[in-house]
Amino acid sequence: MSTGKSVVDMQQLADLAQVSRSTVSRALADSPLVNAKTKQRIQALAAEHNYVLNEAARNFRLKKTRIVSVVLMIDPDSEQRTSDPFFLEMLGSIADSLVDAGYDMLLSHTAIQTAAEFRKTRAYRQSEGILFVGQGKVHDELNMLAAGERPIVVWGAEIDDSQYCVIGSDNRQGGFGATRHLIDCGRRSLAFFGDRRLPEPRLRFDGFLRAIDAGALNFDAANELAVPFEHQRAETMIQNYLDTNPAIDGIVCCSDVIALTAITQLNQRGLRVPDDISVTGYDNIGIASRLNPPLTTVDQHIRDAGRIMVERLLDLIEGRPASNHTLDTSLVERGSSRPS
Amino acid sequence: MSTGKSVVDMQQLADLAQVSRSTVSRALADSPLVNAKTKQRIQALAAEHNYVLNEAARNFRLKKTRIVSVVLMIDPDSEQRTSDPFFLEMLGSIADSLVDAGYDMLLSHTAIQTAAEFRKTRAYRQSEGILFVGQGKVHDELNMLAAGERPIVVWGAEIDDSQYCVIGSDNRQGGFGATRHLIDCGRRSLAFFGDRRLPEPRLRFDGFLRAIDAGALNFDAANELAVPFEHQRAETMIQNYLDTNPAIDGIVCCSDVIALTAITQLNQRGLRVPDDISVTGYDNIGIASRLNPPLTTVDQHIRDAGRIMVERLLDLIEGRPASNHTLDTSLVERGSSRPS
DNA sequence: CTGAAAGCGCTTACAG
DNA sequence: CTGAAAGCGCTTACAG
Repeated sequence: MSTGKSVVDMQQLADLAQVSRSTVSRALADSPLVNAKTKQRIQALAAEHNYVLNEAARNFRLKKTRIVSVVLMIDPDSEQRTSDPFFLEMLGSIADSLVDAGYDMLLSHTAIQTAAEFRKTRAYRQSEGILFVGQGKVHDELNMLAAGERPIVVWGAEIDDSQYCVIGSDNRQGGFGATRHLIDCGRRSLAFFGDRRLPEPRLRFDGFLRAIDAGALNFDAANELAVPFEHQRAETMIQNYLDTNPAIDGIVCCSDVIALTAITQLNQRGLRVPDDISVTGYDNIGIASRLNPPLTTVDQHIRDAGRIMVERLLDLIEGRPASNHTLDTSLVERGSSRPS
Repeated sequence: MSTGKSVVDMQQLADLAQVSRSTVSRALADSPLVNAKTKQRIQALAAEHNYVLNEAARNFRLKKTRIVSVVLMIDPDSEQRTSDPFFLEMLGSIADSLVDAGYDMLLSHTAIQTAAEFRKTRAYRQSEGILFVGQGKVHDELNMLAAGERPIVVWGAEIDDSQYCVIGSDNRQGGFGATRHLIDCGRRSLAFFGDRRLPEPRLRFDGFLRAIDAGALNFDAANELAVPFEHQRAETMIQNYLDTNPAIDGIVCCSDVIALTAITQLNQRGLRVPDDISVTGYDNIGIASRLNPPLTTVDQHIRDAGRIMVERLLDLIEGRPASNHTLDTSLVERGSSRPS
């Protein structure tokens, strides 16, 4: 049948149809300008000859790309780059939504340094908009970037002076819910594992403290541990902390991976979860339900999140306004929190 | 400073430098044709005016894209699309390697149906080459595709009549190693969890049987379970199987996710891993070491795999030959296999 | 060493 | 309803 090679270009189609390129172009775009019969004839001819429009040429001509860039804001210090399950699942969701919308995704995890530098990258120039997954420590640069001509949407925490569209889950609510749940489980001496220098953990810690207050408990600042999301350093830090034999009976963690690491370290010290210590995670990554014990965690509804980010960005690209959006979190109670 | 908008195009740069566009183009490409001083002057001017070459125009002119498409061959029946940790980690590795090589990645998980259809997609037309992660059940279509003008590299199992470049790990070795390890651990009644209708599990099963033979053991065909990679169906199938109270003391699984599911189901039936039953996984996904118990598994060296796939594809794109490559697997012994 | 010219494959304002 | 023409921003064979 076909050679696979697109032998046909628009000019050749025009020759075959005995019309001009203009008419072919219009016919294929289903323009009302062109006569119905002519249109049909051309479309039939195109199908017959297996014509495929050269999108690169079209996009070049129209100065469009139909490409959205996705930037994973991964801590540049960490070695493994794109391997955090949360990022990867978010990526999957974004990819699915973009495909559904007929956009392609350009993936990049160049750690963004400055807005000016980023504007020179292909991720910026070749795309119609950019999705940032995470704010990292470059909130100000994102603000500058948002002032440019290319729309951006950011996954993260609402920060007071945000000039950009932020989508995020309700981190305060998430932190509060996990903490209150542990208190409901009878826990009284809680620890918080997460780095409050980052926007989202900061809000979760806020919620944590509120729940502590609401429960009329005390919180010993020594039990706040600035655990990073990156696994290797997280593990070391948790080990060192547990070696001090802290008097705790519950841990609120800022990611499922942190919770998992904590549980493993606790087990290695002969402490059982949840009977000796309760642990909650954050994110509800795909395998959270299949861990041993299954993880009680705060669901960030990652798939919804990706979809909403894409929707908002397409709104901006097409000139519609886009407001921030905060997704509700839900606490998913599984086996790691309530002692038997 | 800069407005962020690229005010300058090549013509304007030419006007500023009082030379022709031709010369500017050559100067920026560092062509030896152009006078060294002129070149410097133009390059300085370009920097000063924050000129950035319009890559879309350049690529269009050169009929190149600097884009590589990645197609995840995900079972179209499954609901969650891009969420398998193995796929996602492979994706991360590929993305990293492509970025290093100055290529962008176009992600797509349109389940490929036929080569002819695929040739019409953007993933095909807009890219300089395609990476398929997995062969799915479309080996023949991949063969047809490989006959076309666009280079492809496929992650999977070497199949006799492969016309395409295949990168994969040594599945027979992997299956053999995991099985022999369980036998070394004193296990005598083994089960195999994986769908032999797929190329890779088929080879792993091969290795499994060889190890059984080498150990002079018997294998009851009832203990081969065609567990799919998709989690939901996998879980159901494993539940049904375990409900029959099979007389087994070890399970060789075709993925870490399958192993994890098996362990959880075993635990729910009061069976302890590894004391009652030993379990091995496959892939060595990032969190395999942090599961409870930590998973004994076959490392497929995913990061090397992604890097090698990219290398081979770039070879093909640049006209160099590319041979198949089989990565050695390594058995990583952790807590899920050897009874105490 | 440099420039004028052609052309990559399309779309669309303009004229008819 | 249709076509001739211009042009998107580059690169390079050709001529000088």
